[in-house]
Amino acid sequence: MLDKRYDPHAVEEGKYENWKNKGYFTAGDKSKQAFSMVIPPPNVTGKLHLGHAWDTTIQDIIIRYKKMQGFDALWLPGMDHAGIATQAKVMQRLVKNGVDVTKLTREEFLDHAWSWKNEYANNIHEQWAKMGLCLDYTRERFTLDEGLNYAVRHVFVDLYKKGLIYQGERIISWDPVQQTALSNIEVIHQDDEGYMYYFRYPIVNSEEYLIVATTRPETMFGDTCVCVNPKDKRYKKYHGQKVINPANGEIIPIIADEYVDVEFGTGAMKCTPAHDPNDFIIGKKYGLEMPIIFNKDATMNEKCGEFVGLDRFVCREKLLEKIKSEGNFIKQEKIIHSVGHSERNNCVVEPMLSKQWFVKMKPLAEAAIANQKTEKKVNFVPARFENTFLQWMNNIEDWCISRQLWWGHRIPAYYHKQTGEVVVSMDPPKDIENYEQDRDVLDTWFSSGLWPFSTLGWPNETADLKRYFPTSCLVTGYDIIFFWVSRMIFQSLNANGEAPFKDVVIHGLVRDELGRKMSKSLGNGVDPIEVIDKYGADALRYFLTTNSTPGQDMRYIDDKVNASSNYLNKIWNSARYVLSVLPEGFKEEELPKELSPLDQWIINRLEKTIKSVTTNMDKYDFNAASGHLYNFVYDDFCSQYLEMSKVSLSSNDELVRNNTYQVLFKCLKSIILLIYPYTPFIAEELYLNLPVHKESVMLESYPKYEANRVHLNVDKQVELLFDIIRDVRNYKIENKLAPNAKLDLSINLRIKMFEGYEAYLQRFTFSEFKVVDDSIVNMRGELKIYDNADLLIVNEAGQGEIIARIDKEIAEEENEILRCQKMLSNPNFISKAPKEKVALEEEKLKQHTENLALLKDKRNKLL
RNA sequence: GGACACUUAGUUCAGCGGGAGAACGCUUCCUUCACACGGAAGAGGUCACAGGUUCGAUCCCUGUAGUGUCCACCA
Repeated sequence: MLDKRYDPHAVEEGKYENWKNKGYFTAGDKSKQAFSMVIPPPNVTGKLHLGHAWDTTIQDIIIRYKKMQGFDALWLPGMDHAGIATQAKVMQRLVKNGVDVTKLTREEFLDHAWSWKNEYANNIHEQWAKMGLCLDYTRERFTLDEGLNYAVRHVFVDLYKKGLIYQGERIISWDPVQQTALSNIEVIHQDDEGYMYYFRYPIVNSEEYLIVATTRPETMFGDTCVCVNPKDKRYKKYHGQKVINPANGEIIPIIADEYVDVEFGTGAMKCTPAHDPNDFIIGKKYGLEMPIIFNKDATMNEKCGEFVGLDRFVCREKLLEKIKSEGNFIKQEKIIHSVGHSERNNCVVEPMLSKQWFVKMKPLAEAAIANQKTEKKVNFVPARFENTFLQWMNNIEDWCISRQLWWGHRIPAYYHKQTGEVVVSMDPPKDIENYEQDRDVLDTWFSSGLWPFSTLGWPNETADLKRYFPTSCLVTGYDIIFFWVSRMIFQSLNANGEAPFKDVVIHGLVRDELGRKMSKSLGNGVDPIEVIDKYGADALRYFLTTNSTPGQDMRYIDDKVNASSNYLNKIWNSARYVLSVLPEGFKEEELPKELSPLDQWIINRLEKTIKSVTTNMDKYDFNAASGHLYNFVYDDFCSQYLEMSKVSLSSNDELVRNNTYQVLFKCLKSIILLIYPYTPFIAEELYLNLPVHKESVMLESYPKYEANRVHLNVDKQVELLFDIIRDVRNYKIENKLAPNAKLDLSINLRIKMFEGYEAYLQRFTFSEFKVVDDSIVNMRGELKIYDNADLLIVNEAGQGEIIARIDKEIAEEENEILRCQKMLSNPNFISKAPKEKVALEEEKLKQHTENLALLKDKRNKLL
């Protein structure tokens, strides 16, 4: 016997370990059709947050649903080494523990990093278990493990041989804290307050000067020219002349180039080729020198005279003082401008000329774009995210993939110590003693981009790769479409000639109750484990997956998790009721053909529910799917059928009772199976309490819609019953009568009601019914008119009161009639609207007209 | 500058070419034998604004305003 109250902790206890030990999570049944999905590997940098909980619950629902539908469904787990983020955290911890990190060797550091990884992997495993995720741990991978490293080297060499990876000196974004290059998308541009400084650049051998504006005066040490637009009349006379750089006194040329915007600033632009991407282009065009003026930590280097060794921002202030003292300072204006910050540590990144490895993106992007025009395209859900992807692909720049870190896949390039020759190969050259391997590692996203196939054993043609690749589906947030989704797509197209997955399901972000992004600085983050401790994993899972529209952000609202928990309690208690009434030795049977209308009605509702739930599950619309089930549970099953069954079960007819048992069981079992992918723990608990069950709900099949189980022509009879009961209850409330007050009721049926319906009416109205013929309007009392019946509540109320109520109903009917007439009297409506719609309106008009006549008749008789 | 969302009940959000929905909150009544973490009944909305398409627009199109996000640029 179930407890009176659903207790999530008692329910969830031990179930996960049991499932895992029984091997239910392990894929590999070759007799079934394959379905596969890889988890977006979480970073081994910390705890999982609500966003992870959301993302993984969606996937868990999909996998459990597919397993139940008879697929060999693989959900492959794993984690990401997260290069910069992890290295930064490990370093922080080492510093905190008093380790002198400057003396650390690469190998020593990596030892620390691996032990960090193992700690955090444990945390993540525990969280996955609490969430109840159906992950196949026998196939778990890590982005830095040996097999994946093999895949990474293979891809690197392949792209290099195809000319799609090259080494080049270009302007990259430099993170001076981590002291590594970053790719464009690892730089977050945010609006910061700053100043625009205006300086005088004196013209050589002249009293005149140019006014040049800059936001970064410290870069003036790297200026190699000043540019003006050749069409700019103000500066025509200076073409070919030279100016003095007020920072260091160097003489630099004035160059006329179309690139300069006449309207912007003063129309004269300082050009620093080594520290600005646009200036770099000009520098190349005119063969200018490209002096680098920063050290790796963004302090000033030896090119900066007396400022050498100063931090860039300190240098800025000191340099200003100097220029001011020399009279070359004009003014400064406060401005808001966009400044690049490192995604990982928020420091201001410095554009810097540097030799790095790049992926040539054009050909790869073109292939990805072309693939979207074929049948083998990636199906984005919702579809609009395909635009996001294509737009990025269409405007893509080359991808800087080298990182000056230790924690990552080391670049398989070897430099000959004498000749400097570069060898790129899977394995080190045979005479390795003559070579030195590139010290850099690859961008984390390089290995993540291979995840859907590297995890299955690629490039070896393993059984798993053949069976599970391409994967069926990928679930992730819109925030990493660029970082990850697009890279997986072009990497896979290059490596495999096909996309890595068929569907990409994109969700939004979890925000706080006020709609703000959850962040450490605001301290508004919610720990999923705390929510689980309060409400249980099932309630959290249900909340997360049923309170948002696909692709849209959601808010975490504690009350809604509570509401989810209440819903589960409702299911729990309805199960408790069903289990308590089922007789000893109950056996599940095929539903008999001869069911009562009530039974037929609820089966109709159930079938309809199964159909709409399945349709929406297949569209990954879990909010809609669960909504249909919710309505069935509350409105159809609990409020109506379950209450009605109390009458059925008191019947003397054994057949009626037995059928009711079967129908109750059928409904309950279906509810358990339909809710199961969302809330596996409570579903398992209830399932195992059924008198007939398998070893686990995980071995069950998903309910299937069957049109031939739908019964025609019963819904009207049953719904009439419900309408009458509701109106009688209403009447009592309006008249301040006790809910169980006995009324004198007369009913005139225009359809044949099913046998025994009176018992149900009596039970829920606490009143006897007198069945009469159509003379009902002659009787004293209040008349309710339905499509298929009239109900008279016989009472002693004053005539005025009754007439007032009838007038209200007359007004309502007249309104409806007007609405119908308005439509039907429109010739355009008759000729252009669909025939069914016209017929429907005509039918309604007829019905309302009849009702109106009855009401008027009744009113006249009362006068 | 470009793109994409969003604007519907007090709040959070669904929805839809043909009579406006849910949850929470609110009001009234009810401890009757699944559940008071409950039940029964109810109040509450010119569906942002303006045009257009249509027999008919909350829904489709265009524009406006506001909100949010992303991309690009910024000497």
